[in-house]
Amino acid sequence: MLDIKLIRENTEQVIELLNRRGGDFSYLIDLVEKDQRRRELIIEIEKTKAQKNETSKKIGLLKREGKDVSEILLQVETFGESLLDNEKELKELEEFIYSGLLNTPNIPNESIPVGKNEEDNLLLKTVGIIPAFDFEPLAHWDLGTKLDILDFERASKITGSRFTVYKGLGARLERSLINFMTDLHAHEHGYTEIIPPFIVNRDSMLATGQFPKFEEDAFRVVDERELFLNPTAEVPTINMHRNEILSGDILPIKYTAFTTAFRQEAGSAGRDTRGIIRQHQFNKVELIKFTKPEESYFELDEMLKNSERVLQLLGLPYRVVTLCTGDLGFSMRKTYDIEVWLPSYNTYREIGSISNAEDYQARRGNIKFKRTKDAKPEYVHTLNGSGLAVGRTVVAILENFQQKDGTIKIPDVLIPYMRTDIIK
RNA sequence: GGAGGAAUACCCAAGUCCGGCUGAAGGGAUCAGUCUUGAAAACUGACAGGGCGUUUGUAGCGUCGCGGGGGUUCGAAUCCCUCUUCCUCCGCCA
Repeated sequence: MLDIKLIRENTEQVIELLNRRGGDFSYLIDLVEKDQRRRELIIEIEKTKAQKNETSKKIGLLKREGKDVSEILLQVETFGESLLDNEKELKELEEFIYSGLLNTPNIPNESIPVGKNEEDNLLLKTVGIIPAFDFEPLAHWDLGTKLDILDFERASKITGSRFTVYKGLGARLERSLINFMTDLHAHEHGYTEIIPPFIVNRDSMLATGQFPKFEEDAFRVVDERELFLNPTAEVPTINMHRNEILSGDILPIKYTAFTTAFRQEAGSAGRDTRGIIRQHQFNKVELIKFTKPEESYFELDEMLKNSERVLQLLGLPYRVVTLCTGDLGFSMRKTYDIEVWLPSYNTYREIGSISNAEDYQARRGNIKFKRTKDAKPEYVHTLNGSGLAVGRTVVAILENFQQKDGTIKIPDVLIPYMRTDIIK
């Protein structure tokens, strides 16, 4: 959520920066005007309340002395009416402003490229060598089926489309990657392991920015409570500290969380229908940080390195791009995407995304810190990154490390987890 | 699933039946000071925070604040409704 004070004081500039995402954010002018009226009302209401409080106190004192209060009681009734009307108007204004703010995305960082879509993303670097096959490489869905490690047909019998059964060494590869990634971040990169709940409530979805705008992307649990399947570990893990004031000396907090993520993929009906690139359910190892404002961009770059390390150790070719304003996620000010080379697509595909939300989620979730015991609380900055998407890593390994005979060579770092150096 | 109990400031805890100088007793912890070569102990003092509004102001003032939300009342920690969480016992279950 953006700070209404910031919008109030820099209306033009905020609108201009937001417009870089595409769309028209001039409605913020109306929001600022409503905010003006809101503050006028607060002054009036609080004046009346102060009067009322004082009179009530007086009644208490007089009653204690056994004096007659009927006259003063009549007098106090007149406060009521104007208060009721004003409070009703104030509530409506506040709801309007709050809803407006909840539906307004984060301001893009001024340094990131202005652009319409992924074509305008800025290439930062390309790492590794694209494999040259002396045979016709197969797509992972063919490899998976031939090796009997991915079963799409049975998954659709069990549930429906966009689900997969992992079987045998396929299942083990998935599980090996989860452990390998988590071990790497926990032991070598200094993150604390987390396994959060995979079901979250509405407030959590609201704090990280999935709701209210992207409710259709979530799986809802049919229940009298309003609960949703976790769409990304960012949601439960950032929300661990919702409504908390953290002590400054424990920052930055670094978590690596394993979750299974569930997404409707509502807007992607016809896309990536084959294979496991785009599933309703997939596993992810995520990196989450809570930092002081002045440290967040340093920590963002560190996080990118931590994510890249996974691909480097696995020996997968990838590239890193800075997302342009048009491709930037709703809650984020700056995002790097890591894209891995996929032979079947003959291109790089997103395998991870590392973002700084600055204080946007912290403000929605009321997550603060104090520099010292007596200091005024300030909002933390929240960061999250993939460390990485496990399913897509499986795809990358199958496709990049396939051999002429249809077997898959296992990267050295995974052999201890896999207990084999080949899938055949 | 059934039957009970609880939620008060950093922690513990009184107040809630019978609404009014309770914007919240008391204790612990913490911080500052006295004493001491230094420390401990003892003693003295400070200790509700956070949001919002006003304001040049981390000053002052106002407002809200006793798990969350709503209501009754001139006035609510205290009465009513509702939700959440935790605890005890029974049942079921990995």
